Amino acid sequence: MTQPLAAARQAVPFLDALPEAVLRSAQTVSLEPGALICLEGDLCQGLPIVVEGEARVYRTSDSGRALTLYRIAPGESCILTASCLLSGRPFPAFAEAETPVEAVVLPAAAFGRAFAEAAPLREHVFGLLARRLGAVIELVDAVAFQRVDVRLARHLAEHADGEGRLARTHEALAEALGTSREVVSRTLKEFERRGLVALARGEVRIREAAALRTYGA
Amino acid sequence: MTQPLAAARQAVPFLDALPEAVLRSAQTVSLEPGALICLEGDLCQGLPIVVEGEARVYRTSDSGRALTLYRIAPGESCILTASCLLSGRPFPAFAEAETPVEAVVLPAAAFGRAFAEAAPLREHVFGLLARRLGAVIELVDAVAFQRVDVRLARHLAEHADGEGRLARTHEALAEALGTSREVVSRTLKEFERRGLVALARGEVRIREAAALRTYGA
DNA sequence: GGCGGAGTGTGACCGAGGTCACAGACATGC
DNA sequence: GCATGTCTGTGACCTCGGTCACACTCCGCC
Repeated sequence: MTQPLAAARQAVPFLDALPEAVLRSAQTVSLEPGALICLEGDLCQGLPIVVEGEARVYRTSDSGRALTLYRIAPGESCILTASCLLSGRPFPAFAEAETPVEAVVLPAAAFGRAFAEAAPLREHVFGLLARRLGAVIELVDAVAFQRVDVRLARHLAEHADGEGRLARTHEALAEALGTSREVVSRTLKEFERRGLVALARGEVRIREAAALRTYGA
Repeated sequence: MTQPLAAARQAVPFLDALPEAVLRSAQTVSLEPGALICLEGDLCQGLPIVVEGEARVYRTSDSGRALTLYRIAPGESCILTASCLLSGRPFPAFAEAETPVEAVVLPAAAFGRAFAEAAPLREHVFGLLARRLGAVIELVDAVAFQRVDVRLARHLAEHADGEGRLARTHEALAEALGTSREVVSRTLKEFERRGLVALARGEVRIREAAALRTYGA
């Protein structure tokens, strides 16, 4: 337990500022891609802080569609969980690992104590909460006012790696945007016809990043 | 200045816990309905805390539609402003008074100091931030997955006063939901045909609150 | 090699809801 | 009264995007 914790302290600086007793109660966990971290309606048992890998938080509709609210990067925690812990509400979404994830979990009681005592933890939580609110507001705007082709174009431009590649299936892109697979396939094909992207099985390659970023504007 | 401040302290208990110097720098302001509190892109100058009246925070599309993100009730502050102050970002929406509003404004510098020193202020800000995030997540879900008739029905049920009245024009309802006036008029008329509401100029009266709340479910 | 599952491409269809264009109804002030 | 502005009702129309139904392709595996 102390071995992975040491690694975690590298990735998550504010852990060092926590009281020793809190740190001792922390657990580390490893998750496979697709593993669920929190379920809608859960009463959270502890605060997970991602050390490595990436997770996403999403909502689902009863017709089976899904929509990603935001992603959790290394060094970030599941801020919705923190807010649930402090307010006693059930978790209002789903959180799942997208890649293999290593995380540190502070048990609820320890988190409560640490939150009262350690200013760096409060700053982390507060800052993250503020950023998430901003991100979700942008998402509301996109869902309410923007067409899916525009949203898809931006999504591609934002999530491509250094070489302009994006290893996602159309299905996965549809879940990120809250639409259906067919709509994504249609739209991507149209992008390809216009020379903006190149398509391969399980992969999108960006040809005109700038055009995608400003698509529809 | 001290007179209205005294009243404010009644309505906003955590003010009492602030350092004396911070309180002295606070201003009180009165706003007419429709007055804009913050504009999109603003660099906020201070944190407004609503003492009386109600304000709404909304986004607009370039085609002129609007969508309410949430409302600010007495005792609450414009949490987006707090987050902008602490992060230095521009305000990402519009905030305007819906009724006449009395507010206390903590200048940015005083807010920064008070936030570091006064635990009750931190708790207020943190709790409000967490609730707003939850509310906006519900909004994303509604906009992405629910039909406007369902959203309108719930909106009516939630916002009616004790006698089941709601003094709003169809235009105002459209702005709350992010749709157009015609769609609201059509849908309300359909509700009236089904006996769920009674319509009058500038007013909706609820006849079947329960049916509206569970509409479409 | 053949099978099966995952991923993709596409046409057909349709419903929700956004937009336009009016026509009335109501309210207010002159 | 009349005039003017605000609010509401409604039909016509069209577009976006969700759904259904398939066919086809790629890949790994037995």
